[in-house]
Amino acid sequence: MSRILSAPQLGFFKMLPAALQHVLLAAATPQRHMDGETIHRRGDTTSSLSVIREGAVVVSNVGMDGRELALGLLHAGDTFGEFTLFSDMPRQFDFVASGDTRIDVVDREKFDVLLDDSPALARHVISHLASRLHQVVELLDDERRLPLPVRLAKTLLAWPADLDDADKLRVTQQNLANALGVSRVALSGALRRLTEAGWLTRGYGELQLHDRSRLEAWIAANAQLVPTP
Amino acid sequence: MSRILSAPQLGFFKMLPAALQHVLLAAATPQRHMDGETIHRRGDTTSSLSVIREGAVVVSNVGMDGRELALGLLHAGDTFGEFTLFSDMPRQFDFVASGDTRIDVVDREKFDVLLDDSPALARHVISHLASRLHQVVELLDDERRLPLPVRLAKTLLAWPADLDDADKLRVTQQNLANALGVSRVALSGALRRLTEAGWLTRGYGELQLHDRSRLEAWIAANAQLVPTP
DNA sequence: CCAAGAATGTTAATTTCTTTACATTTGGGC
DNA sequence: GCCCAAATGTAAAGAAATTAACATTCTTGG
Repeated sequence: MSRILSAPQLGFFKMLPAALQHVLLAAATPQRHMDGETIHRRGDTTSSLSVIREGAVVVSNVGMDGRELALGLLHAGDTFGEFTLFSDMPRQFDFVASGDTRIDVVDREKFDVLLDDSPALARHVISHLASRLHQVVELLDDERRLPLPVRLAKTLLAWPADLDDADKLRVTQQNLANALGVSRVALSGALRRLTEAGWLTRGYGELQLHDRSRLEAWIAANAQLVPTP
Repeated sequence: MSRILSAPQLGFFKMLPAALQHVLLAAATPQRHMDGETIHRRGDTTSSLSVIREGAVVVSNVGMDGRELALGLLHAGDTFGEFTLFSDMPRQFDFVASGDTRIDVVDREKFDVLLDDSPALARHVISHLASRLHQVVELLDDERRLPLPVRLAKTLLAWPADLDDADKLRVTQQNLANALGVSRVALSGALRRLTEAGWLTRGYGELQLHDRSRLEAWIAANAQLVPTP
């Protein structure tokens, strides 16, 4: 999704000072993956950071019951796996190449060396982790207290937009439903309500937002008092 | 709650090497708070790490609608606020003293100095943040895919136990309901089901677990396939 | 152009949780 | 010991989501 995993404004690599970017890439090993190839599987205990150079990576979480949750799509410049570098936890998601993909991979040992040499990198890692943590805790909070249409609106505002139209979102309802952890029926209903309220127009595989800033205000107004007593 | 905020096994301060503990405390300023006094309020932008020396701190999240969520209780040796040191995000919870409480407070500037001087501290911070992040992402995942009784069982196993009996949990159903983000009625029902299944005995303000290891196995068996198809 | 797959729209039955309400049990303070 | 607040047990109505099913619309590959 994206709300969890790909937060463009928080991209680990993009936010690095150029000098550190170069240092990091110098320690990396390039890899290629064909369309549909699994790069990491949930439960893997490998530790490595990957920077996407070309192509895209689908992030998903397929339970043993076959249902897919928390889907996301990462693009060139995005990174994944950074969390495995710092703790011995297994990978939490499946990462699958979408299209032919080139990534640069930094393994744990190499990264550790860099970390020892560069306090600035350590600082960066810390603030990145802290931001992400803050974000996920907020998300968890939202999940518990906000009604679905509001959560949906928040997700839409955070969704990566089309290149030529900032308010056109290329996403299927099924993907959105996965991202929010609800059924497609529930999502469809919430989308209908937002449409009837005039916030967006539904298309085939895309959504057109009408007024981002007013929608933000609407969310803020609805994010506090749950009903209107 | 504790699933979010107080993870005893991951305590930031407790896990620090003794030498670093002393360095940290040397930089700290002691504070006293009376019972019921608010130490930090949600939305505060102050940055500081606090180590509890004596007493306890209630962590809560009171929405403007008055409902209280994600409640937790921290004890001596626990820390809070560590996340505010590393990002400019506001505090996410309310912290209120429970009983007369003494805490040692390290503000951001002092901590930054320590961080520059000690790569080991930076390492520790990074792995603490990464673990916590991993934990919260798992929690979010659980929240979406696991039925309430299973989530409840997981929460119970992670709950801090009584001092003299590792399987006696001192917690009210209301607190558990807050921790899981459900109503007390729903929680009561889930507890009844676990009781009928023989996993625990309900008491007044306490719960007695019967067999931790078998319960863990039961959770693992139920955490994958949601129904039985 | 048109067939097939993909995506959306919608309905109905069911389940789960919430809200509200009230009764009962427990334990501590006076 | 008794009273009262706190905690638990439970019931009923309603809201919201799920599952399952089916119809319709859109896109695209041949």
